[in-house]
Amino acid sequence: MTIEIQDPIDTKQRILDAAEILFAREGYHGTSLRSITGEAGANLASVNYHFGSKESLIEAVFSRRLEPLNVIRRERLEQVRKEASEKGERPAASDALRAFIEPTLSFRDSGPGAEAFVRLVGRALAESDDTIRKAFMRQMEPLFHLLYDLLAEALPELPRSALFWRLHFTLGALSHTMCMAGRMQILPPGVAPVVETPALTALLLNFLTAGMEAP
Amino acid sequence: MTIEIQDPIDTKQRILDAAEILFAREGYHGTSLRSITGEAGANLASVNYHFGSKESLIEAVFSRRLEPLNVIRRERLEQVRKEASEKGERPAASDALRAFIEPTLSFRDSGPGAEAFVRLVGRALAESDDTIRKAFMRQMEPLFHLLYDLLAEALPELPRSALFWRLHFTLGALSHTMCMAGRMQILPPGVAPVVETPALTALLLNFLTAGMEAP
DNA sequence: AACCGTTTAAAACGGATGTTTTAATTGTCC
DNA sequence: GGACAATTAAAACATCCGTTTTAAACGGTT
Repeated sequence: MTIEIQDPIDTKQRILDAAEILFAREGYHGTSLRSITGEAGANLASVNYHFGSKESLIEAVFSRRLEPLNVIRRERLEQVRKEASEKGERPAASDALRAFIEPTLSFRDSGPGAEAFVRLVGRALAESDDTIRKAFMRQMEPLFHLLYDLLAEALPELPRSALFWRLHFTLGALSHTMCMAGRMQILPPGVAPVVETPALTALLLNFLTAGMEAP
Repeated sequence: MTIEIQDPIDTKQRILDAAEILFAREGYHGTSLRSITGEAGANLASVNYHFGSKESLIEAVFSRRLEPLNVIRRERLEQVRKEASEKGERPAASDALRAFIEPTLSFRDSGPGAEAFVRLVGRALAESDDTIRKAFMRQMEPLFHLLYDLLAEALPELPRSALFWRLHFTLGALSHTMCMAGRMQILPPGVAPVVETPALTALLLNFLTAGMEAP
């Protein structure tokens, strides 16, 4: 029987924490392994030792948070479908959108670093680097597909190609909102600088539901 | 009286053309001056000679296309306001959105390189590099402000902070649409891979107008 | 033809990058 | 306590970067 003496914090995790914040702030190409290991208080070589490469590192940054988050989002989406089928009704588009978006935006209040991660993910869809964008899409595609199917059930009279594009518009609005979590740029007079996550979620859902249900 | 003999194409312009395409494809940090001058058939030092620095280069890439495009968008926006005031009515939100979005999406059919530029601009709002995002915003902010004011006239009962966020959702959807000009990733069955610009514009305007006018 | 400002060409500069290699250190089990 | 694997540390590696410098070539004017 041995007592597991763990480092103040595990090096691997410290690297993930630092990489998450720096990737979110400076972008993938704008962040060097030296700045990451410097911030993490680790040796330069430790990234390649623990993760193999810079590319594998950002994939690990993605999946560490995305895996549990996607479990939640998947559960919520399937719950919407289940409840609708129990009532023998079609699911509501607003419920489908809420099931996806509420956990997404709420996630930034879920702990230190989560806000940076939300900004990082918001930028991932527009990422110019093919490898990174595809690594992100690989983790998200099944969930996007589930959301697409659920919305198709909610809006059966909407042509599939229109639904497809409306989902893209939705993801664009969502990811842009994620990018700007907390970081406001120019505020017109009479606009409060910060909005609480629940209020922002409600605003976004109102907007997207109306767009999704447009004639 | 001298006859201006111009190079096959001006070096400065060849560099702008190559930079536009490469910045759009690989991102700012992902594109080297060597790849730009290589593609342009110019000497490495010519970028610093003609533009001063890499940063000034991308600003020139932005403003070369943004200046004429913004003239058009401004004219269209002010025309909407003028026509409404002539009729003594409020401008329609759909007209305001169309005045901004139609020239934006149509721009990608306006010549070689324009499609790359549209993708580059679509990514600019989510750019991680502060200098670049701000250089872009400096050129766009007056126009965003004009659009904001026009929408405020169109929707006087909508609280300003709600309008502010709806405009952000709108810009998110628009910039994401610009990013994906032509480049489709995953297509569900039954969805046509390509959509003509006018049809796509109509789809986006339907979506955004409904969202903007939501209760 | 000689001059001169503008542009192009080639090379070098200093520094930063991701990755690899080689040693030292640590902790665990026999 | 010694052997062994896992981890950390330090240094070197090759390469690429944006920028600058120095020369050469060009074009029009006098």
